[in-house]
Amino acid sequence: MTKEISIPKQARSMDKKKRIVEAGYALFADNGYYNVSTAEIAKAAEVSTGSVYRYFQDKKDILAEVLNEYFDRTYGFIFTLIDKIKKPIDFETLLRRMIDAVIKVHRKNKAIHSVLHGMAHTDEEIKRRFKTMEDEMTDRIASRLTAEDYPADKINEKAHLALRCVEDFAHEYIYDAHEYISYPEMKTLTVKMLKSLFETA
Amino acid sequence: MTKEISIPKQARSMDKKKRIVEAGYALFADNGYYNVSTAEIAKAAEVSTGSVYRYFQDKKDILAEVLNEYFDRTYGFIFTLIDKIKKPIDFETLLRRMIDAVIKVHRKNKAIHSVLHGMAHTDEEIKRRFKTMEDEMTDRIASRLTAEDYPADKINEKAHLALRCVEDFAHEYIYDAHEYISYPEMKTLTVKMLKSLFETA
Amino acid sequence: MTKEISIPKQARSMDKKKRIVEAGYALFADNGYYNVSTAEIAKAAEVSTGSVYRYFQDKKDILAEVLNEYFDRTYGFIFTLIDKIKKPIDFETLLRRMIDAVIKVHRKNKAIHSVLHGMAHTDEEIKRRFKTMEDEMTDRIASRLTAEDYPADKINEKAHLALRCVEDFAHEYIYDAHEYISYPEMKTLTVKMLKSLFETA
Amino acid sequence: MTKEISIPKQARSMDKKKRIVEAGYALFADNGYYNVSTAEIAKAAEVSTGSVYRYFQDKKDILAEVLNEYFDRTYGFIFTLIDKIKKPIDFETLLRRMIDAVIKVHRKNKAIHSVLHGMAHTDEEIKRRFKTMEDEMTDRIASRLTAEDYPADKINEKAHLALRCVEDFAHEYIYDAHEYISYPEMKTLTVKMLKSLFETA
DNA sequence: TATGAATGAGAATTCATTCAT
DNA sequence: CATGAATGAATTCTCATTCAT
Repeated sequence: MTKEISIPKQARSMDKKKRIVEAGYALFADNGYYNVSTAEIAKAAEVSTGSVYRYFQDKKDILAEVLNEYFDRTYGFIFTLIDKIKKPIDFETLLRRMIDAVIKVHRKNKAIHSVLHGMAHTDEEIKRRFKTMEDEMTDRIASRLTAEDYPADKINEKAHLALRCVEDFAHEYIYDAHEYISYPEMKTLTVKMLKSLFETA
Repeated sequence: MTKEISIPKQARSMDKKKRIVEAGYALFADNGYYNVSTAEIAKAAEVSTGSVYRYFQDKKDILAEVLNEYFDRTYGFIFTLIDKIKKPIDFETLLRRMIDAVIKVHRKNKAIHSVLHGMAHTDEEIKRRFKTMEDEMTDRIASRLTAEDYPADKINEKAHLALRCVEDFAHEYIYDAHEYISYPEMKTLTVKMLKSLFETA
Repeated sequence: MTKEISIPKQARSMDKKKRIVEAGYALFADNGYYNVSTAEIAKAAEVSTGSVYRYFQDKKDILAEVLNEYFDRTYGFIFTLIDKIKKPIDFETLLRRMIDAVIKVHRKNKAIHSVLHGMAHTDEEIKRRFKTMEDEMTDRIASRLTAEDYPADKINEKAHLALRCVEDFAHEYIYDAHEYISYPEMKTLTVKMLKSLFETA
Repeated sequence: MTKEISIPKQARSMDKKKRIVEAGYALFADNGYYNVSTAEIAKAAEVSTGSVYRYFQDKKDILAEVLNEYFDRTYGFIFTLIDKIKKPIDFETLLRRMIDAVIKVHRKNKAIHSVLHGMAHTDEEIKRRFKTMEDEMTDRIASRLTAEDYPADKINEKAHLALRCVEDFAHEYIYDAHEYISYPEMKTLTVKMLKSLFETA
């Protein structure tokens, strides 16, 4: 009784599955998960409703793929940056680059980010995947730093805190900018603050 | 023809409206907005489904009231703390108190916070209200500090950044604690970092 | 999360539930369970699809009620007849009356009988209910006979066998009459045969 | 424009059609007609869904072939037994052998029998085929008996009645055995009863 | 005002059948 | 002939909202 989900092998089919994910990505981004129907996704992807269920178990499964796509688009870039950390570590430059990188990827994926993070609050699977991703980033940063002779003391806490602050800054800048805040100034403050975390604490 | 929504004046009616909000609060907290029906809310509130629509325009309207309730329960406490700031300002103590306060209020309202924040991503009205609340907090902190002779330079940015870091720490501690992080250590790091923000920047 | 199924208390509502069962009875009888949609039932009952689900858990639940209705219409009559058995037992007359009674109730419920019996083959619940009903009939016949001093030896087997033969005859006569069979003759043979069962075996 | 259904002539094709029927037989037997999809049948038969529609007009058509297969497997054996009837006729032995034979073939085809009988109630074609088969059996028994000098009076009715009782006993024994019935006893009663039918009536 | 039965549009999902390759 | 991806009508079921009583 287990449903057969095709793993498309031909180019055209792959295209079709991709089109569904793409449509889901865009529609979920614009309207949220609950305000988009599978029929709408099918229509936007220019496939039949039946085809949606050939490639996906159910609607949630589309969201899962959208999440994968989001992670691919978003974190790949940041991982690359982390992996490039080399001693002597110039935290000022590193932190500014990180902030810029995070802003860049979020700018491109602004809308879906909101939706996915929102879903994470009621969907355990999505929550877990976000957490896992965060874990991996923290771990990579910590590993990279210690590999480059940065002291290992409280390294997880520091890496995690820095990551959070960087993401936070980027999120606010992209999604919730306040008019009474000067973001260049706040960026400078954030960098300074995190430098102090790494250099004196 | 806009619907007449009665603003209840009698105790019994007030009670009824309150009960609906209470029920919505609890149910949305446990299951999220989309997984709770108005019928369930009515039942939990021990009113008829019809009554729900006497006091609320629609389902979203219940959520709006739940949000109000959430803000009342949550931020009053923190505002009080902010208002008590007096010179000479001991940032170490102040920050630790703030973190503890935010943890305390969030701990009590853990579940609904997730849901409301999640909704904010697709609901403009909720997003705006969260933002306004954040603005007010930033403003109060900034005002209080300058009133107590703290230099006004970049005060909004500093206050906002600190607020974000404090909230962030509390959220993670309450909702997403990672096992490889020592939260007492991270708290100390956060405080140290923010002290540097206020005392040296 | 358990669905609320109203147990209608007012006359009008009772009427509505009844109308749905009635519609289900008729439609299932004509087309079988799988070839009737809940929408069709709703339409025939002149209620909305939503109303169907107010009174019934799901489609299967309608069938269960139809089954109840069928049992009520069908077996009540036969039970009455069984209960009237009094010594001295005139098997000839008793058997003829039983055959006539079974024919009578089946004639009225011809179509649905087929459908329900058909469903019994793939639906365990329905199968069980038919079996239980048969058990009860067998038991009543056996009890009645022994109460009237008929010897208890192999009484269950005899009662059951007789019941089966009587039902069989009625079913064939109503549903599958063959043109090369004279049913009056076959009835006589059946009665004679069963008399021999009770009187000599 | 009636669809061209190829009657397979090559071994490979024959094999393919046979495999589909085989798969249908097994799947229908296990799950009933409506709970099995053509895709499942195709998969079990290791053919493409397209191939199913080359050999069969539609899903119902597969069922028709399954019915043929069922009749072949089931009644051939019983026909052989009937054809062997020779005078002097020992009804005791004959009836016991018939019961055993019917039990034997039904035991092997237990599940599909239920499904097909169930379908007969809503599918006219299947109903007709079952009836025809019964007719043929009745006729064979009657012919054989008269050929062996058994009196022709009411012979169709007697043969038919006996057939029904034998089948009934076997069905109940195989499909619906009740715990309060001793089947050896009931078998003896059935035989005795039918002997009386043939020997005294 | 209160009630809760009724509504019906709309959602997710299935599957017999077709047809381009 | 074979394939299996594609189709989309049809199905079951839900739930925000209304309205007769």
